[in-house]
Amino acid sequence: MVKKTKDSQEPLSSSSTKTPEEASTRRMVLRVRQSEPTKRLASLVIDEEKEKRVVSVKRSKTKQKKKGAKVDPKMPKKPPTAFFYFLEDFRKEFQEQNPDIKTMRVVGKACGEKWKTMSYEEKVKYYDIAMAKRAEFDEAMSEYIKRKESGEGDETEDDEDYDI
DNA sequence: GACGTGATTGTTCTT
DNA sequence: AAGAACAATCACGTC
Repeated sequence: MVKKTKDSQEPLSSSSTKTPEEASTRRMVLRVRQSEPTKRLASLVIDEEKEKRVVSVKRSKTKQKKKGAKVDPKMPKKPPTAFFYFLEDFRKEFQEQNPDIKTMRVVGKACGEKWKTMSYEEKVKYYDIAMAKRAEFDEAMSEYIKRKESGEGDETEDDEDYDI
């Protein structure tokens, strides 16, 4: 039932193009763009990141949860990956089927297991979302850096309320 | 009362 | 090339 017909192998030659290979190519483009801005950002953030990483060394057991993230609230955070989007959807369904299970640990475990069993096509849609998000993230990052260069001194202390 | 922990995989960056 | 780090979520534990 893998139905690994040619459809799976080379179906996207026409439109979607979500195969890992093509994804890699696309990644390259993003990487190039990020390389430029990241370089500059790296110089600025290197110090802060270094400290954070050093402190995060404890990641042996707990890798997430670093308190220093609030240093730059304007800095775009890494967008969730395809798996996370799937997790979000999976979590809802999982809760419905297993209302007793509330801990995310169980859900995450079950989700991970299912994720591996999922077919590429099924994951493709999630990958697509993740890619779009990353593109947006890249743009946001560029703008963020630009703003940083333009006016490092935040002139607006208060958060800019994008109130309509 | 508040924060951190834990678990999952994916993407990105760093060295 | 390979590893390290971090992304979201949410109940529970600890202080």
